Amino acid sequence: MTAIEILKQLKDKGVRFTPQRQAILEFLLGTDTHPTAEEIYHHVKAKFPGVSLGTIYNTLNMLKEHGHILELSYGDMSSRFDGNPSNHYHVACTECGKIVDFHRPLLELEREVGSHTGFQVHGHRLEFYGVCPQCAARDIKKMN
Amino acid sequence: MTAIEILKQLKDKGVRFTPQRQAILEFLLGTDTHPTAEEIYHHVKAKFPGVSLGTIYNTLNMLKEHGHILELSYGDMSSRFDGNPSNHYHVACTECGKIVDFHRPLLELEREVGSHTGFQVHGHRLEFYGVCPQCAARDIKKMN
DNA sequence: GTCCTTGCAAAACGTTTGCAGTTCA
DNA sequence: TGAACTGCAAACGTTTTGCAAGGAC
Repeated sequence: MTAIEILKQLKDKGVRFTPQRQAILEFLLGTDTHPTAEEIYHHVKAKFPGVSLGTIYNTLNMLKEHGHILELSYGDMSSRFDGNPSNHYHVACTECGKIVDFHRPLLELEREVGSHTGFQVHGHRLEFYGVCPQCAARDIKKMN
Repeated sequence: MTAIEILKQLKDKGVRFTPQRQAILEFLLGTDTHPTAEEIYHHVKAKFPGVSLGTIYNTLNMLKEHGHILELSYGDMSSRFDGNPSNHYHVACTECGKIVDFHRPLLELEREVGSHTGFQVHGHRLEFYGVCPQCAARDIKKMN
């Protein structure tokens, strides 16, 4: 689904179509780099110099609530956003914060978790932590 | 392992034994509620009225670095800490933030992920999201 | 015309840091 | 004794909020 299609669909829910929102969503849909709010801000600013970080966060939260994007948050780094909330998991570098996708059929554990805990389970998150090839190479160089 | 045993073991690494650290670690080991730093702070304050939040964070970060506790972080909520970093996963309530344990053998996907992405994978995290029985009951009551 | 959204600034939040004084080994 | 730790307060970075002006429908 394109950014315009998603935003038109959101109109029924009282969400207005604005060029800033279009730019934010188009950027998110067109990249697989899992950008931070700050990175989205800088990118959108190129097209809309007056845009503010507040608007970025407003839009991201709105899109997140409607299930069109995913927020990936870690303890000491800022959140990253993923415009493709579909069948994949994440591998995060604990040194530079980069996140890459790992495609794999989604785990079918949710029903089992629900029956064991009494929760109404409506999602899960699976992430792997490690050191990316670039950071590993940099670390080796530092040692010499 | 008890709090005292863990702290004695850390002495070899130059970590000093202090009563504040003992209180923090004993509380974490003795609960399965996955408290926030703030909750730990209030609890330890009952025994050590002069303790500061900074000390709580200092100790938690030290214990985390040595692998004795786990930090569980989410987008819009503060981190929660888990004193039992062993074979289990988590189920988090998206309404009240409560986290309960789900015991299950750890997934054996890390090697596969490493060979697909080039990362040196050294850990993973699997969490389920849903509504806990208490929040579900409250929601139903609200509707009537 | 209505009311949602924007941009800006200030505030809030959880967490970290700097420092002077204290405590552990 | 000396390095590590504490408590306090100030600072930090990310995210949210309040509000007047602007724009979508």
